[in-house]
Order: sequence, then C-alpha cells, then structure tokens
Amino acid sequence: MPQAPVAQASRKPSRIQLRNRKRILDAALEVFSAHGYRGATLDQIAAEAGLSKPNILYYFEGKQEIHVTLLNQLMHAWLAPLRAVDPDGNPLEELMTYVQRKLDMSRDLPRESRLFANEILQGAPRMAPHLESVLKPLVDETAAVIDGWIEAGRLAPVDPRHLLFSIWATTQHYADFEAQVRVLTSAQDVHDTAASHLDRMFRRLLTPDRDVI
Amino acid sequence: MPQAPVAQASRKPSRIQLRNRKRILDAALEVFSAHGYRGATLDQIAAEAGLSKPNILYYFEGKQEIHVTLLNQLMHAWLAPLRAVDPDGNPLEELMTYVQRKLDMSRDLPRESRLFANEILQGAPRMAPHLESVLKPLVDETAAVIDGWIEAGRLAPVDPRHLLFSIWATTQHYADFEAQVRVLTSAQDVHDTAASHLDRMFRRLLTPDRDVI
Amino acid sequence: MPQAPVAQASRKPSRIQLRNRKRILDAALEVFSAHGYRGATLDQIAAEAGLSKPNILYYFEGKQEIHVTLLNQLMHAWLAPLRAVDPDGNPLEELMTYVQRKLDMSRDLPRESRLFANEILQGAPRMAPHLESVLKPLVDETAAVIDGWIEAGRLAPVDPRHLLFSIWATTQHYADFEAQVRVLTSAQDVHDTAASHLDRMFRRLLTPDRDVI
Amino acid sequence: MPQAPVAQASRKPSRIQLRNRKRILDAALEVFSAHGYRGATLDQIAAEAGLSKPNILYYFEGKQEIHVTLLNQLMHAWLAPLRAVDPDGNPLEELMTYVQRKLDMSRDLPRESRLFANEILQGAPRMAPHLESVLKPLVDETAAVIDGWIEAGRLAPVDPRHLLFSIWATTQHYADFEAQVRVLTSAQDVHDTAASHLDRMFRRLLTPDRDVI
DNA sequence: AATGAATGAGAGTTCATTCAT
DNA sequence: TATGAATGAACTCTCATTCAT
Repeated sequence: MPQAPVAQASRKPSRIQLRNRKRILDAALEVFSAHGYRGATLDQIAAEAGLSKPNILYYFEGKQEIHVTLLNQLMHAWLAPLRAVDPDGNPLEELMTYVQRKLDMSRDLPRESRLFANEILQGAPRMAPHLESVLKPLVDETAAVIDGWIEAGRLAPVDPRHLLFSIWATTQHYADFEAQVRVLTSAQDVHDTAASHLDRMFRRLLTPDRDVI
Repeated sequence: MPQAPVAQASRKPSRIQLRNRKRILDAALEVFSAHGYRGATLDQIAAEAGLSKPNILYYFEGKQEIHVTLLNQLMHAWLAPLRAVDPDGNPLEELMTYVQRKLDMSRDLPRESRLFANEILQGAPRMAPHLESVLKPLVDETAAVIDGWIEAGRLAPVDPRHLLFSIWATTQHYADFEAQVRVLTSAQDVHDTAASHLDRMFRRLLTPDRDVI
Repeated sequence: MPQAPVAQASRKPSRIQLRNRKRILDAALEVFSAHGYRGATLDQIAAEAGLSKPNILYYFEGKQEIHVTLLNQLMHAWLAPLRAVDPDGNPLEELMTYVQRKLDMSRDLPRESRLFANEILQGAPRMAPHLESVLKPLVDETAAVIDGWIEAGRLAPVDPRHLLFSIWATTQHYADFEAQVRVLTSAQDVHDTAASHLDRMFRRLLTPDRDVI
Repeated sequence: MPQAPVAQASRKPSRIQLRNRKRILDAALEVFSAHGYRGATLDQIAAEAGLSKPNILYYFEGKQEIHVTLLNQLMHAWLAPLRAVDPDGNPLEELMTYVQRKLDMSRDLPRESRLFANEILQGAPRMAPHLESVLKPLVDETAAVIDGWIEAGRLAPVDPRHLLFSIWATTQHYADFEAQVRVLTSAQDVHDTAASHLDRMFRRLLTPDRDVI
C-alpha cells in the first residue's frame, strides 16, 4: 500500500514534487520517443532525469503510467493548433495557418511527434481511449466547420477528414521520418522549402475555383 | 560455430529450408511490424511461425539477422512503384499512377509499411546503410526526371523531393496510422475516398497552369 | 545501462558491497577452480555465495568480469613468495625458502593454484596480458639475481628460468594434480614428505661443488 | 534402441568405421585439450573431423563417451615410458632415460598432456576408476623397483612416489603451461635447455654419494 | 523524499541429443 | 552409413519492480 503522491493525487503537490515529475516526464519523452515503449528502460529514464530508479517509481506507479501520463499530457499541446482554427475566420487562411503551425511543431517538438507516431503505429494500445474521447470529438467538430465552409463556397470541395490526414501526414513526416529526410536532402533549409511546398499544395487544393462560382 | 544452413548460406537451400525461412520471415513481419524491433520477441515469432524457438535460430543467426533480412528483402518490393515511374511517359499520369500504387500498397501491405516506419522512426539504426546506397540514388534519379518534366513545362513547378515526401507521407499514413484513421472514419470505403482525395490534391498540385504555356 | 555499483566503481563501496563482492569472489574461486571457466555456471556461483543470480550481476558486469577480477586479484598473493626472494640474502637459503613457501601455498591455497592452472592450460585467453606485464618483468629480475649468484660462485650453475619452472611445477603439482596424488599415496603426511623430498632435490641441484670453489 | 556399432561392439568394425572413429578421436583430442571438456562442443569436433554431428553420435553414444574413450585409449601410450623402465637395467640410466622420454612426450604429444591435465585438475571425474585400476598398480610396482635399487645402494635414497611426481610435474610442465613458458622464454631451444636442466637436476638427486658407500 | 540492495520473470542464445529419412 | 531438421534443457544477461532503510 504505497503512501506516496501517486496515491494521494488529490493532495497539493510540493514544489519538489512538481519539479521532479516534470524532470521525469521530460526524460521519459526523450527516451520513449527515441526507442519506443519497449525499447526504453527505466534506467535510461532515471539517468536522463538525474534521479534514482526507485525514486522514479515513487512519483509514478510504473513504466506504463509514465508513458500514459506523458501521452495524455502532451495531447493537449499537440491538438492546440487544431483548436485554434477559427470557424469565423477566413477559411483558406485558417487552414493554411494550421498547416504552418503543424509544420512548425514538427520542427520544434519532434520528440512529441515521434512519441505519438510510435504509439499509433503499434495500434495505440495505451492511447486508444483518448483518441475516442478527445481526438474524435474535436475532429468531428472541425470537419463540420470545414463542411460548412465548403457548402458556403468559400473552400473547394474536399473530404474534411482526408484533408486533416493529409495535413498531419505531410507535416509530421518531417519529424517522424527525419532519419530518412536527412539522408535524402542535402539542403540546410528543409523547413523553409517544406513550408513553401506545403503552402502551395494545400492552397491549390483548397482554393475554390473562381469561374465555377 | 553454428550447425547448419546459417553457416552454409551459399549452398542451395532445400525445399524445407525455403518453406521455413519464408514462414519465419512472414511471422517476423507480423510481429515486428506490430511491436517494433525491441517489442517483438522470438517466442512470439516462433509461435506465429509454428516452429520452436531454437528452430528459428537454426535458420537465422539471431533476432537481428531476421530483422535485417526482412528489411532488405522488402526494400525491393517497397520501391518497385517508384522504379516503375517512366521518364518517357506522360508526366502527370506517371505521377498520379505512382500515388495510386503507393496507396494500394498501404492497403495491401500495411505490415511492410509499419515495419519501415518503425525502423525510420527510431533513427534507422539497422537500415541506414540501405537508405544511402539504395534509396538515395533512386530518389536522386527520380528527382532529375521530375525536374526535367518541369523545365519542359509539362508539370507545374514543384520541389521533387518534397513532392515525394508528401506522396509517401499521405499514402503510408493510411497504413502507419491505421489505428487513428479507424477511430476517426466511420465509412467503410476509406481507401476509395482517400484515393479520390489524393488524386485531386496531387493533380491540382502538379497540373501546369494553362495560361503559363 | 547498469544500475549500480558496477557503474560507479569509483565510489567508495559500502559495507554490504564489500561483503557481497568478497562472498561472490570466494564462491567463484571455488567453482571456477573446480570446473574451469566454461564449466562453471552463474547458478553454481550464486548458490555457493548464497545470493540470487541477478544479484550476482548487480555486483559484477558478467561472468567474465568475475573471472578476470579473481585472476588479477589473486595474482598479487600468488607472486608474493617470489617477490620475497632477497637478492642480498644467502642464495641457497633464499631459494630453498622459496620452494617451501610455494609448497605451503599449494597446501593452503589449492583453489588458487588450480584456477591459474586452468587458465594457463587453455592458453591463458583471459590472463595473457598480465603474464606479459606483471609476471615477465618479475621473472626477468629474479633470473638476473640468480645469474649474479651463480657468477659469484654462491650457487651451482643452473638456468634460472628452468629452475623456476621446476620449482613451480613440482610444488603446484600437489595442488593441481591432487586427485592423482591422492590415489597414489596412502600416507597422511604427503605435505611433509614432499617438503623433505623437494628440499633434498633442489638443495642438491643448487649447492655449489666444493672443489670448484 | 540404437542398432549402431556402439551397441554391437563385438562385431568386427569395417574399414570405414575404424577410419571414422580414428578421425573423431583425433578431432576430439584437439578440441578437448584446447578447451576442456565443458568448453568443447560437438560442433567443433564434428567440424574438425569433417563429419556431421549426428554421424559423430553414430559412432559414439555421446560427448562423454568420446571423452572417456579418448582418455582410456591414450592412457596406454601415456604410460609406455614408465612401463619401459627395466628393473634389470642400470638404475640411474633407466630413470634418466625415463625423464628424457617424458620430456620428449611433452614436446611431441602436448595435446595428450593437456587432456590429462585438464581431467586431473577437475578432480578426475571421468578417469578416477582408471587411475585406481591402471595407474596405481603400475606406480606401486615401479616404486618397489626403485626402493630395491636404493636398498642395493645403486641409487641415492629418495621417496619413489615423490620422485615420480617431480618427474611428471617438471616434464609435463612444458606442455601444460606452454602459454606461460612461451611468454617467459625468448630462446627457441626451450626443449634442449630443459633437457639438460632436468638431466642435471635428476642426476644430482639420484646419483648415490660415492664416499658414503 | 530518496536510494542501495535484491529479485522474479523473461529475453536471446547455445548445445547435446533425437527424429526422420 | 549418413545427415538435414528439430528440440528440451540450460546458460548468460536484462529489466520492471519491490524491499528495507
């Protein structure tokens, strides 16, 4: 019967507790994203966090809990750009901004991208519930917005979900497949050329045909 | 000092050897693609193949050799559609055909897609050499062909490598992120709607502007 | 990435660590000397030490490290009698004392003797460096001393290295070939009769001829 | 229920059988003497013999039987020099000849020497019976002969068994501890210098004092 | 709040031996 | 006679987790 913060989650955590949980999660992000769930070891995480292994387990019930906590915690930041899409804004610009934000996140948060990719790739065994409860409603909502824009003729007709898939796939590719991208591109400005490429691609896709209207 | 086919790899393999090696590789594909390299165990592979664990090691020197053999062996089939792009064909149709073939492969060979994704995601520790020696030359060659088409005005201007990244990302997404796609799409005809979506997207991107000509 | 004293070998070891490392090395000496390196198992060592097998590996990185540690650690004690030979002492008595000390060691430290014999017998795969760097210089030095004594006429002429080989061989024989000695000698005082036999043999060999002087 | 030569040991073995048994035993000698019983593998022996592993087991019931057969078979040759000591010959020369023959055997049959050393070193688990039944009587007999010589004043007084131990130890040392001898001696004529050293040593030991008589 | 010590449950791998032909 | 194929048992080593302080 552990008498640790794990069990008394309701108690207000101390300064040290907060700092250490943050340290652990940051170390875990580093390790999990680089080696996958099974490939990561508590020893690596402990070393990366500068804490002892039992101390890690003082803050989290186990390896799995660290992983799940990490996934759930990052989910919020991960979906922020999608939540920022404004139904009342200019449809094309809202979506193009979304593309750029997602691409920026691939550059700035590649570990998070790879963490999610690893999880989904293996069938989302630890994150399936969250996909249903958090992601799905958000996607449904956004799809409705996009459908509305299309019906209003402000956007070329497109399947909203496949559009989202394409945006996610193309932007996250630069983080998830970085090892491959690095081999195939000699240029240093991958991010910038990718940005203009994706801007062109999605702009062409989404811009409604003037003459049709 | 091993005791069998492993050591005499040059000798012509018997019927049983061929059958069992195939069984093992098929089982390994199933297990590695689902759990990643570290997450997969020889026990799982043995069970999946219907062989005993030591018998697996009678045919392969170890877990790693199975994995590398699998990667190298699949590389060929995996790149076939790209090799099939005909420099003398109609540029737009060649590329659109390539997109569809890649999408078909995501549906027909999802395990292969996930196997590669797993490997790249973790930095391609066991496949980096092949990326350099096999993939890079092929991509360089294809990029030159596409650049030629663009210069001839037969294709809208586009960065060839980013184009390829986008094609790979969007098509493989349906295999690699299947767990997510399944949650977010209720329709049964995901493949068909994806096909028409990607066809529209890349056709719009690649079709040269009439007035420019 | 190990998790403990193994990794922080430089830190000062705790009481428990010292005790358990000693236990393990003692158990390992027992098992390695009786069965050889390959014939010994961690299970045997663990049982002999009264520790669990993983706990053995908490203190040593692996079977090989235990063996090497043991060899290096014993080397010092093993060579002590040779180091104790005093260049300024009476030549004959110095050497006869050395013989008796070596014989005593065979009786008192038979496991150590067999451990070294096992290692040398198989080509010294794990101890060759130490033979070169530790044993050879010491032997060279001692040989020079003996040569000096001979030149001074204080010792009968003899090849110093072959003399050492003979001393080592005859004294260690009682430990290394104990199983055979036991079968062939019924007497209980093997050590004492051996002592007087070897004393006579080496004294006759080394005593300079009176008429020569 | 094997129906192989193993079971029908009484049947007269064919030409091929004899040749293969010889091959196997020779290969086994090579491997066992180099790596010890546990360190040797049937695979190594099979490779060395140029036969398949199951074929090895067609001729011998198992690893242990090969080892025991080898030991017993070599015992005869190994003891030949001792049997050749002639009770009616000149005592000193008989024994000095024995010393030289044993030293020659160390040079010519080092593998046999190491095989026996390995076995005795580990307590003679597989050869103990033979020591009792074959070696002991021979040694008892020889000891009686030597004692007779001493009583007749034809040999300096010496414990016959310790004498034999010393002869065995010093001569076999050059085979059993070859790895160490090689490190410590730079000369190429180790055998010759050893021969004269041992000749001097044992001659001094055994020559009866003239003035005493 | 923290950690050195310890371990059960596997992991990959080796090897003497057996099976089937 | 001979050997490819197969395996049970055992081996070294790893790792998430627990114990004791």
